[in-house]
Amino acid sequence: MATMHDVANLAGVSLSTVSYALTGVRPVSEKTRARIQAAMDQLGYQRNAIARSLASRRTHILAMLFPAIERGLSGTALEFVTSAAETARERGYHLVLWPVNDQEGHETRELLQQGLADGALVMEVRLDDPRVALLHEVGTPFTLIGRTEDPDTLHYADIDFETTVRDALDHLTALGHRDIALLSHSRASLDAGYGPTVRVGAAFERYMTERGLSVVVRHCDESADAGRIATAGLAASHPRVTALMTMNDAATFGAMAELLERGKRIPDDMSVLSIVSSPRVGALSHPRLTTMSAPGTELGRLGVTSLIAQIEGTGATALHTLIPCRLDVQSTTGPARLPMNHTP
Amino acid sequence: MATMHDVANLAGVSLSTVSYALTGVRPVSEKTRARIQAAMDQLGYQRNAIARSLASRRTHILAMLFPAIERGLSGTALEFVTSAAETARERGYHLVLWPVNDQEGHETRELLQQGLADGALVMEVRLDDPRVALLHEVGTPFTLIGRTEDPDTLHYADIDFETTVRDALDHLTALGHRDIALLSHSRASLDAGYGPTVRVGAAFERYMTERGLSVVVRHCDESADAGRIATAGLAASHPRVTALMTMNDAATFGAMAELLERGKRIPDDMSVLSIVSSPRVGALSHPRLTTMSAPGTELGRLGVTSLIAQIEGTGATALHTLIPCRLDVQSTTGPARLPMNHTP
DNA sequence: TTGTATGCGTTATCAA
DNA sequence: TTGATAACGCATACAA
Repeated sequence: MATMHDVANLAGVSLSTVSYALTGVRPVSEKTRARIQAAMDQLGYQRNAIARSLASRRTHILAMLFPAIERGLSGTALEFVTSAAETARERGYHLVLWPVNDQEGHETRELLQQGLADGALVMEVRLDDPRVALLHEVGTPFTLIGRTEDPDTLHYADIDFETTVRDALDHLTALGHRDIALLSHSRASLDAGYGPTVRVGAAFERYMTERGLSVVVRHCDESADAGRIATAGLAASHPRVTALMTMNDAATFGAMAELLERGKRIPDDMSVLSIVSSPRVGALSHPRLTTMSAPGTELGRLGVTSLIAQIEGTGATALHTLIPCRLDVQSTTGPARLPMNHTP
Repeated sequence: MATMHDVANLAGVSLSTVSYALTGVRPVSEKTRARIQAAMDQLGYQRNAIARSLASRRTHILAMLFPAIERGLSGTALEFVTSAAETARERGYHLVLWPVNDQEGHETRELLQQGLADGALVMEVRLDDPRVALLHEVGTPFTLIGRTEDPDTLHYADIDFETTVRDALDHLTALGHRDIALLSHSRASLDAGYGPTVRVGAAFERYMTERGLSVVVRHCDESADAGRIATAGLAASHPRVTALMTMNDAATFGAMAELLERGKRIPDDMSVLSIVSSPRVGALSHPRLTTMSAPGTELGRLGVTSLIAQIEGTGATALHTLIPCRLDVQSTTGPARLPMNHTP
């Protein structure tokens, strides 16, 4: 590969002039700029990214920290990753994947201290995530995808779970539903302080209470079977429930299967609304699932934008961004059955 | 951050001795090695990745080339990416994502020539993929995830579609099915030379013909609706079909919905076997889908291993790897209905 | 077994 | 407007 040295020789200028023509931090006359451009074209010159990084102390590499999560990353995670990588590309950055989940953060610290990345995107954030302290200590700029318990001083992009739940309940109550149950992620995820589980649970409780409605919540693992079992339990303990708000794709499909098997019609006997999901998943079900789709693409874009803003010191971007899920009404939500229907 | 210089000073040795202690390419006495180690511990020293790359002319960075595909990457793509990133990590490499799909390869070439990556993993390979020539020209080692038409001289890891189709047909014919239809990806993907579509189609035709069975193939877009329409058409044109072999998750769910709506029982009236899928997707359906799962995790691991072997010149690894999908029998495949059942 | 010195390909400082 | 030249932090050939 041709180097800057070669370009300088061919163009008959000094090496530094070539550099300045490239970076633009110093004026270069139109004439010499043209000569340099011609030399670069002729040689097919490309700046060496590594040498550039070493000299400028900026790698233009962003690291994505994601704990290799046991339940596997969700479908929207792929959208998120793709979107983040694309945004980085457009802005002249590279996205590297760091699938580390060391409890003590040893490996994460080592990676950070090698100076490969200019900043980090933190995924699967828990309410008391220890990586925040680590990143502060190492001095690496970062943006959370998610939020800790008290994230006021941090940069983050997250789903607006409060608005999402409110919109979901608005949709259901407008259809006449008053007995609504929440089918959520596992209890383990709740105990671990997993943001979505905690925040959706809290918002559900708050909004239902505000409307004078009773709060019914079921946690279950990410599997269709777990969803079936939870639904069966719900049918026994709360027979008056007419709508299910779910946040657990696999369990949602299991729940619908169980309902159908019990002779329930969807949505006539039971409405199902799946939040933090996606129309693509919704399209797999029959009848087609009404969903509220996670803004994976937007979060990827915003997270990278926020991170680059920190790195480059352009403080124009908002520190905090919250985006609600978008409602996509399909065929699993409908008017609540009339009260006379469920008297014996 | 502490540099090697600092470590050398603190340990009272020369800079190069520290370097050799780290790389191990030159013997270092136990005594000085211990002193160096102590100094490194005290300073919390980490080698600077960029400086190392510049001096050694090896970045330990692998690039993953994936065209931002219109239909979106499949669910197993996420498994693949995660697995590749993890394998890279374990081996001391980093995986960067390059979501580029420029027809002429200009952007890809620029990226490659910047010298950021030691090698490339090529995804979404088409039969006549132009990136192969590009990579050869630039001189970047690469491994295909997929295969071109004539990949004998190339390194690749791919799904063994031939074996997959054979195993699928073995399963179905063992159940007595003889009228089997293939529901595949879109015709557009076939025309574009998309490997899975082409190879599965060819294998299906070959094996069915070998068994003296008629070849029925339907292509449809990646949507449940498209699957429904295709299934409806199939019911009209080929009413004797008793088994559907599908390779198109969304369409498969649509097909099953259509069948149920037409009063068909699964698997009593129609068996459904979804290949190049995953048990996780299969678990979403009711009844639970019999699948053949794509070896995403294995391909990610093998692809990275093969690439690193090329980069490091350890030719021990196989040039070519083909892994068939694994059959996971669930509830949508069963004995073919008896012939007497479909006489009027 | 260890030390010295050069180079990797840029950026950026200091002069002119 | 341009040219030397010193970092950047490490790997490695050459000496000792």
